[in-house]
Amino acid sequence: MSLSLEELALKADVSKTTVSLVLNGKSSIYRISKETENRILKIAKEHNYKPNSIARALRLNKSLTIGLIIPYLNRHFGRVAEVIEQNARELGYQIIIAVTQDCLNTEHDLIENLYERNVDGLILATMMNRDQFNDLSSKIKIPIVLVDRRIDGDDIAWVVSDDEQGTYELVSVLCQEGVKDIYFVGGIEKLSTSIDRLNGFKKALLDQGVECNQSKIQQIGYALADGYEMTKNIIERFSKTPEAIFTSAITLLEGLLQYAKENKPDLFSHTRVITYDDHPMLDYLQPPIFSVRQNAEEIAKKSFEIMHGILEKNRSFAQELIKPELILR
Amino acid sequence: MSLSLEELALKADVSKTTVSLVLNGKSSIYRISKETENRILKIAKEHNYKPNSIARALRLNKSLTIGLIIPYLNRHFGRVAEVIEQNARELGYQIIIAVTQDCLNTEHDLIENLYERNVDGLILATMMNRDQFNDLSSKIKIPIVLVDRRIDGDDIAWVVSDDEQGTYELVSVLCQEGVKDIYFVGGIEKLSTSIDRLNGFKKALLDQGVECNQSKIQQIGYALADGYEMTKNIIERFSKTPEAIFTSAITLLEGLLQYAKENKPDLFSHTRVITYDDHPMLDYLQPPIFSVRQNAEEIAKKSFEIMHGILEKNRSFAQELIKPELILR
DNA sequence: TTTAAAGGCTAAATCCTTTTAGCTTTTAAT
DNA sequence: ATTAAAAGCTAAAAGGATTTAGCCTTTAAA
Repeated sequence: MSLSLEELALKADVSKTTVSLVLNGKSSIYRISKETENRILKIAKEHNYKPNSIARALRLNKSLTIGLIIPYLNRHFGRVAEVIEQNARELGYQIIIAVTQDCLNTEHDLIENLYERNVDGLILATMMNRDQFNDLSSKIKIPIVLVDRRIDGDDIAWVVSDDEQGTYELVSVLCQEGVKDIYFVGGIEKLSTSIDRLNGFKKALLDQGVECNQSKIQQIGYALADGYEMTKNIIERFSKTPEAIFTSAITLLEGLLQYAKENKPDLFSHTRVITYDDHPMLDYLQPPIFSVRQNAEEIAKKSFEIMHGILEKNRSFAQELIKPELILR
Repeated sequence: MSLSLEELALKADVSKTTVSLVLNGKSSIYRISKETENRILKIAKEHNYKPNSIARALRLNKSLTIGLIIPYLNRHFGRVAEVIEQNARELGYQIIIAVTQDCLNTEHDLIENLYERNVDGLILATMMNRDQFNDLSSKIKIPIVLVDRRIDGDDIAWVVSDDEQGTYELVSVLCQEGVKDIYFVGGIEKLSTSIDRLNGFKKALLDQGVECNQSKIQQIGYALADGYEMTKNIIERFSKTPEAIFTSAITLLEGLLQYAKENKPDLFSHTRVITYDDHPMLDYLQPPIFSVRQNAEEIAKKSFEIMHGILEKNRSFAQELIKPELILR
């Protein structure tokens, strides 16, 4: 690495205390003379001195490092991670990333692991429920900001897309076109994303005076294979071809597309498909698929902002609902 | 955090040296009695002792942290990052991630930044040329493994997809179907990915006895807008509709699709399109687009493997060409 | 001429581990 | 009964920064 404080001190012919004080902007508090200060600053600059971050972290008990734990680095979370990293970097923080593959045990291990590795805070797309989260919070003494998936609670910081509203608007559009027979292809049931999207779905039907039949709602999981399975169930279990299907994630749409390609090539001539999550390639599918685009950039920005607020401006927790965008093609 | 060595020592009624020796498996070397050893191990376990990683890093000058610098966290690099992280975690390493947005200055800043933050090694999808890399290497005294983009040199570690071979095979397929008039839509010219893909393209034409006209080759950049621009150039500049277009990245294909949608809806009835990079949605486009799938998992695995070999098994550099997969639809 | 205050700086402790060099006690050999 | 070797453990240094408490010198006031 570069020079140490001690070596600088030697060159400037002062103690390392003095060097440290000067470089930390405490010259006046400790009455270091202008002359000494300038000499030290000059030498530090000449040698491009950078304090050893590990030593600093040990002494200050602050690593300037944030752990980011997400299920995958897919399109959505990749973008979230990218923007968090950029925002963090501007304020001197680094991001340590870890993926859970939507496995709760892995999530626990990772949290513990990053905590032991002295991250200053955790940004977390969690699978935990309220109780599990409370358990965790009592053990872990660093701030946690939930991203993308929230947990109810007045003292929990989170930033999520307004899943309910987004789904509500999207489904309403279809209802207003007169479509009544809409199926819900959902993800992991207990996650807030699933709950909120389902609520939006139900609310849209209710407000449009469409009956909501429980048998039209399926929730297996967020994987492509789950989407395939649920589509299969819908197509094969019901005699009538559905008027419309709502998939609540892009991977589920991919599963639907795969099923359709293999077993039901004419699906789109009978059935409208709409989806949560947007994807540029949707522009080129026939017929067009309406979607809800999550504002990953805003989600990322806010979640780091909250973390930073807690760490450095001793603000407390905050909660943000980010408005998604309807894309009608 | 948890207990410190000193607190453990107190509880076990020995010195912290002894505790450290025992926990680092050096009991026999230092002749710590079985009895003492067991007592210490038991107490450590009871209190779930984990050494403070920062103190350890300071003392050992080894942070068990790898910096990963990539242009974006898009589908490809997201997957690479995900797999690197998983492999790293299994061996006790953490990944600090940073994105350059394909900006060379940002790349330099990030390298310097991570280096100062004491990462043990860097995995790098670089924009540097040989000279810039040599400059860097002389300053930076940690191992570097290039990923996805290589730089020629016998002493440089890299893992890249076999871009030349992949492109060669893909383009050959088209030639063998009798297609002769193929346009090349390329990326940032000086990157190895561009050079290798272009070479594969030229070689395929040559081997199939097809003339390769320089005017059919365009290289602007890897962004969607670049793909749009190049497609536009091809369609508008030449009177004859091209028989085929090869886009050398998925983003460029997206640019092409966007141009086609807006200005040339019948493009696909005259023109075959093939692309480097695969994408699941390609399965559902009409007509099918042949592609080359990079093996992101293997690229990731090998690149961490090489890094780990250098760091812990004092192997030297290594170079790996990962075979991509042709996807004919 | 003392005394107090201000000016200018630093020694040493601290954060927590790892590791070197070595101390004390016991056992075995002569 | 010595002496050497083995057994069992530890004090202290090192790694590089920050911070507390305080030392010495000069200036100003009484």
